[in-house]
Amino acid sequence: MSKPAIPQGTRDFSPDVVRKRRYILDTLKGIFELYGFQPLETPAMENLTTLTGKYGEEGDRLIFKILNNGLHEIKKEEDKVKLSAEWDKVLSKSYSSPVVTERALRYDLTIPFARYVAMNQNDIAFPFRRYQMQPVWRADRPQKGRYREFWQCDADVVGSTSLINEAELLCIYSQAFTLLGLPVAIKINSRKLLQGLSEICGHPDKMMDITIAMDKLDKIGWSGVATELHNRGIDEAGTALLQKAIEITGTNDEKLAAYDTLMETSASGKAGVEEIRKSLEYYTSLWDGAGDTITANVDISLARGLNYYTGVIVEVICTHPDVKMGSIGGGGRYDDLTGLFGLKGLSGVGVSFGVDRIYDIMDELRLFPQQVSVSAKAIILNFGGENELYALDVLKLCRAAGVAAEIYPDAAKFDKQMKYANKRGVAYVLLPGDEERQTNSVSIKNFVTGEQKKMTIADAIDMLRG
RNA sequence: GAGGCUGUAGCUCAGUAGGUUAGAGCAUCAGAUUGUGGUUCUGAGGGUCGAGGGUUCGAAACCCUUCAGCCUCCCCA
Repeated sequence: MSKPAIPQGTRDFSPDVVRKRRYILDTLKGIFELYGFQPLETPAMENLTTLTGKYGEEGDRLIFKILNNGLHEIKKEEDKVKLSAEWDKVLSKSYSSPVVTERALRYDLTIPFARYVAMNQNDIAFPFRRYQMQPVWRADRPQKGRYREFWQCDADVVGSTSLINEAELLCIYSQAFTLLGLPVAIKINSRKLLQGLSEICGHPDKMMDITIAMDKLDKIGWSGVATELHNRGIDEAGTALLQKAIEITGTNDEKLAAYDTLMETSASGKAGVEEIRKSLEYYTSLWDGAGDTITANVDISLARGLNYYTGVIVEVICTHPDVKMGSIGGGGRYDDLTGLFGLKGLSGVGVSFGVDRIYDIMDELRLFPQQVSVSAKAIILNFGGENELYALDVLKLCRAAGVAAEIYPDAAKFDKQMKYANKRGVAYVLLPGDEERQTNSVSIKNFVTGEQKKMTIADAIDMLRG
């Protein structure tokens, strides 16, 4: 008999954890709805062909593939031979064979959303604003803050190129993290600006290399980035230019002005600067954030991994000094996402919340409100015999009055029932025994103060509601 | 894909110059205490020491293999 266990990188969520996670999810849902976004849910699994090639080479390797079974019966002898031949290759992750696997677990929420939009384009009123909160799966190696099953909460708008959308999403981030009480910084950049950077330093084809290297600035410093750039084939003149760009400091406006000058010869770069400027302008108008702990900073070293972004990109990190955690949210604009599914010319922009990381941080910093953890308000003790039926009457009245209550189902020893109530952390214990039953009353004990009183059932229920 | 650390009771962990019957705390159950919880005291149950092989008179400990978990890099949320 093997020890009970769950798969690597997955977790059980105990009652208290579920309540806290729901607090985050409910907060986000409320904001999404407030901003006019509509809910969407898609299947846990997608056709493998829907997912492959959308997340880059690395991403493809991390897709959890589902074995063909249930629906398939291999009849032809030649297919059986092929199956065993393909098996090992499929396990290597970088190869797929429809004989072995045709479906896969959802890797993110954006691609399934794009697929949905392409499939339902005739019924959707554009611009379409949707939010989605569901688990996703990645065959990654788990480590701190990284799981193989985790939740994403996405909000996207498709069918509009207006930068007001970018600003709205920045507001959503600001409002969400203000409500949750997390101090964060939103980094904002543009793929066009990064493209411009690669152009002016003479390597227009190396945008990804430059971006990946620059993204490590926080971790390895400029000297590390310079080494990385050299290894990726960027010459010294180009590196010097990048250093100049990275060392630009000041307010967002000052930085953008400096970038604009720097991008004089790059139309793409100039367009990038302008879209960041405009997005921030809308954001400032829309977000009333006086005194909050949210900052939005232009950051030219921000990369974002997914290769479908084409415009503004954003990332959120927690700025609390005790928190060592990667990004807790990110997003950006993708000009032609649905084009991959045959619907051309539809631009989208979206953001994602990393709920699991947000949970980890909030738990560490004890940011969950106390009342999130409470369960049933009262436990009714069971004295057996006639008192048992009397207890059920009391229970019925509690619930009818909207008071969450439960009865101890067995007429166990008093001591045992009290200990159970204590462990459950209820606010009150009701004691309907002989004495109470005969006077049509109930004793109610406040489990925090220890104070106990006998009163009518109606009075007790009033106390529980107050 | 590369590297590091750790596997002993349900949980957290002690336990090496190899030596009778492998320990503690917490948790569980019972009792002190049959209508008063949190505190305390007493007692009980629970372990093929991750698995397989080797060295040895003797292995939880030393060696090899393997599996699992955690962490770092890569990449990402």
